[in-house]
Amino acid sequence: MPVGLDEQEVRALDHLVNQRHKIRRGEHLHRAGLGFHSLHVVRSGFFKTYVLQEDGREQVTGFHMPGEVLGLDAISADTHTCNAVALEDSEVCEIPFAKLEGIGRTIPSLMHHFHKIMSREIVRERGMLLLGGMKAGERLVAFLLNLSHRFAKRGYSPLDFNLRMTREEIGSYLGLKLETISRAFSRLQEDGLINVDNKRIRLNDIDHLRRQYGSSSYE
Amino acid sequence: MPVGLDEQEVRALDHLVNQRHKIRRGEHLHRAGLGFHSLHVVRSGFFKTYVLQEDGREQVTGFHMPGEVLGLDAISADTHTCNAVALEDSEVCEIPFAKLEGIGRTIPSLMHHFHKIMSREIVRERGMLLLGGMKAGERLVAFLLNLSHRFAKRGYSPLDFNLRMTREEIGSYLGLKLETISRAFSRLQEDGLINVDNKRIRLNDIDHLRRQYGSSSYE
DNA sequence: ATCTTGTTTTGATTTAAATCAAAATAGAGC
DNA sequence: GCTCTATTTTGATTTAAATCAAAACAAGAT
Repeated sequence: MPVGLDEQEVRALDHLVNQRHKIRRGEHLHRAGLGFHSLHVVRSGFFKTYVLQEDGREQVTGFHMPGEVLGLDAISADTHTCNAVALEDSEVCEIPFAKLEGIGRTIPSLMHHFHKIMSREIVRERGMLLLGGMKAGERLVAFLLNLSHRFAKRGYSPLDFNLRMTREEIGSYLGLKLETISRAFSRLQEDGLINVDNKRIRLNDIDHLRRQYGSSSYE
Repeated sequence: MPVGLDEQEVRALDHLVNQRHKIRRGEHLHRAGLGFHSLHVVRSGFFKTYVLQEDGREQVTGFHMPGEVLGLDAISADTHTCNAVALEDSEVCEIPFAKLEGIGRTIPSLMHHFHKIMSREIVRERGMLLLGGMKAGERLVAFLLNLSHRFAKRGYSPLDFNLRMTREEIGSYLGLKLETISRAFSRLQEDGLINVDNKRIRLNDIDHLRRQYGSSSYE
């Protein structure tokens, strides 16, 4: 679902700016309401974005892995609209936005590429809407297939991976309760489609998963 | 939820391009899978965007009123990712995207403004995620408050308006069935919070609605 | 005006997920 | 290693929404 860059794109942006920051597990990259100056590309690690609702509930809005861009939502009002926290020790690359716009003016292809990244983020967010009609198990499968696809794009195994987030965070993201997520995992394992060992997930029959639950909302 | 432009912004874009098209009720502005060349700004009327899922179900992804931009999702892959159909006789203003990028290079503020519009669209889409934890009545109120806010921004009454879409389309957008929407309307009317006469809606106590159901996800 | 079709409302019932509750397990810190 | 805490699993029950069904209503066509 999140926006990604291929190796070449990442390298191009490294030329734009290569100031890196280490963010330790549990630390925030930015918080909702604070001023916006820079986008960040995840270079290593794993992030979660979320908003706090009036009632104090935490609503997870996304998970972000290496190559993906954080902060695109903040351009709108020069203010971050969500919190971003590292789910494991991570590194990000900072891209001052004003600088990006400046350099983009002289490198049309860079600017165009940036527009594609923003547009991809719109498509990604829209993908969540498509979960609207699905039931719990289907949503979870769509989520796992999406993670799988993104891991594959980054050279990790698409069939065997570790979840960095809790059941509760998955539930928040998918609009379900943690118990429902846990039951859906158990059900998928009973059916032999996946193996679950706490946070370690193995997809036993990804084609079956794709066919049964639709190939919707990749990218 | 959708992206909007104020009068001044609309005028600026009119200078960029003022080629207009009439789209009659029921006609499509674009279809998923077809090539992308231009953004469109709604000048009058009302649009619905939707995608068709594998099983043939129609998933509504947005409603769009004058001042709002259509096509931002298509930049990503030079292909439209959704269908856009007029829910009433409408007019749009066409903005060839290559032209926008070209002119944007010489007018940094225009480019920056465009980035804000794209970012606003990301925030809008994200707003839908926040509905995840809400129940039917709350979702419907959030939807009505959002419409109200957008009507107000365009000089129409925020308290008294006509819905252009069916209960089924609202349901699709909010992830609920049409009967549930109908019942939620009836319930809100029983509680005296709104008046419903088929498609005509009057908000009797907008402050109460805002307080009770959260001011979330405007814009 | 009447017929037809599509939309909306309301009721009865079923179903999926939330909630309540408690045990099992994993992980972090000491 | 052990303890303490957070997370996960599973079960029993309740609840909100989906589904099934039918009537009421509105809008468009003839």
